[in-house]
Amino acid sequence: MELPRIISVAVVEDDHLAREAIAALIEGTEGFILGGAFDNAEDALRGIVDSEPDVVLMDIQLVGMDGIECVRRLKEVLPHTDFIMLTVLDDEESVFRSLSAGATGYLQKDASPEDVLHAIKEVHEGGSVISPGIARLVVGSFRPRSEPGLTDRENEVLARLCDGENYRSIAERLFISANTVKAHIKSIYAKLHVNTRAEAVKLAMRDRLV
Amino acid sequence: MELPRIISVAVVEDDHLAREAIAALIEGTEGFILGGAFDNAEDALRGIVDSEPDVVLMDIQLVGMDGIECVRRLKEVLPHTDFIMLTVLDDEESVFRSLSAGATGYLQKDASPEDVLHAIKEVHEGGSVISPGIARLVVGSFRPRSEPGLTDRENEVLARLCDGENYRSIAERLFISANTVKAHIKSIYAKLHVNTRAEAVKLAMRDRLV
DNA sequence: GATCAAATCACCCATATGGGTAATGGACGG
DNA sequence: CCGTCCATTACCCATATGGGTGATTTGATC
Repeated sequence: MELPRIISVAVVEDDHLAREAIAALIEGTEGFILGGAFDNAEDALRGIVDSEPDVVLMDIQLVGMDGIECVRRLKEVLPHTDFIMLTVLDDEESVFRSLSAGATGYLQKDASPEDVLHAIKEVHEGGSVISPGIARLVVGSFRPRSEPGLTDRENEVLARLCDGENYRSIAERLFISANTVKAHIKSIYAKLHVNTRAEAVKLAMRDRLV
Repeated sequence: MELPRIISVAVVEDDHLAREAIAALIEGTEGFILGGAFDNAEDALRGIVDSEPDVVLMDIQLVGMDGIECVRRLKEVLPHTDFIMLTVLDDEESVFRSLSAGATGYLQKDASPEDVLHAIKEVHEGGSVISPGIARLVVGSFRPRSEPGLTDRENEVLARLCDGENYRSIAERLFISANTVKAHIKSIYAKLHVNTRAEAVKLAMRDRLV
């Protein structure tokens, strides 16, 4: 079924010991080959574009350009290369910026060598691996925020609002008068503490009310 | 450090064999106790509210109410209970609806018994476990969509638009005339293929343009 | 039976918005 | 040097929007 292909892995890590440890792990494991090891983002940008590894293990905290920006730039040039962040950082900011930049994996530094090798394999096979603690942040971002207590009817109207429909259009769709739609919208604005459509839509999207 | 606590696990699964297999796995493993096994969502709603297990393994495809809706309702009553979807479904719809409903884990049915036990532990310790293929969908949702080619100035205006500011307010903030703001907005609408603020904000939020 | 929230509808009014058209100057590349 | 894109500004006009106020009906709750 699966051809056992050799996976080329590059490492970007400013800590000498950590970098050497990972490099040794890659080189010492069958099925993996080291496709470069860098201690800063600038060198990595040049080297990785040339060597085109299958997977890149990237630290975030680097001197100069950080690992997230490095991923963002490399991903533009090498869209088929997979990036796994390997970092001590576990704040929302770092996690979401990394994923936005194009990382497909996110491992905390306490991951075992086996975890790292397993993550590389999974990512290379089209999957994604995220440390449990980090994954909790990610799935948490899908939960609706506070319920603003909109009624069913108001939610219907809000949904139509997000589609850019005007009073008349919403009225026709819900078989009520435009004045009623207006009344619902006024009520929605009061509950969401906004006073324009744009703000209402922004909140609805951010808090996944629709 | 860690007190080895017994984890109570409930199972909701309509397939008899699968349910019994999981129940046997839970009962036969030290550190776990079976907190209920149900073959439909309606019985599960009643039983799980009473037994208050630590973790619930939930199938999605059930006769009657589906597992996602079941999670949504249970999570409201039992916010501290963790839910892991255990399903063959791997479409975006199922995944995102599940996470929105309050699932903290999502395993595909081909997960090994060890995977399941490991996921239960991780989730119970405050983490989250998602099968690699599913996780790829999730992280993919954080990537910016296509760049609509907005100019820098247009992006500035779009950002202000998302904050619900009007022509005058944006004009003052950017030190330009309201007419110019209007011109930028017209250009933004053309590029995004929309013709109202609401739609523009919706797109900007959905595609993370801001 | 009284109370209350939700849904429905109406009217007035000032302002905001979207669409159309046109023009100017600067920057940049061919 | 010319074409093009961008940022800038202006004006007209029909319609949409937001805010204020008030009213009726219905179903649920007490």
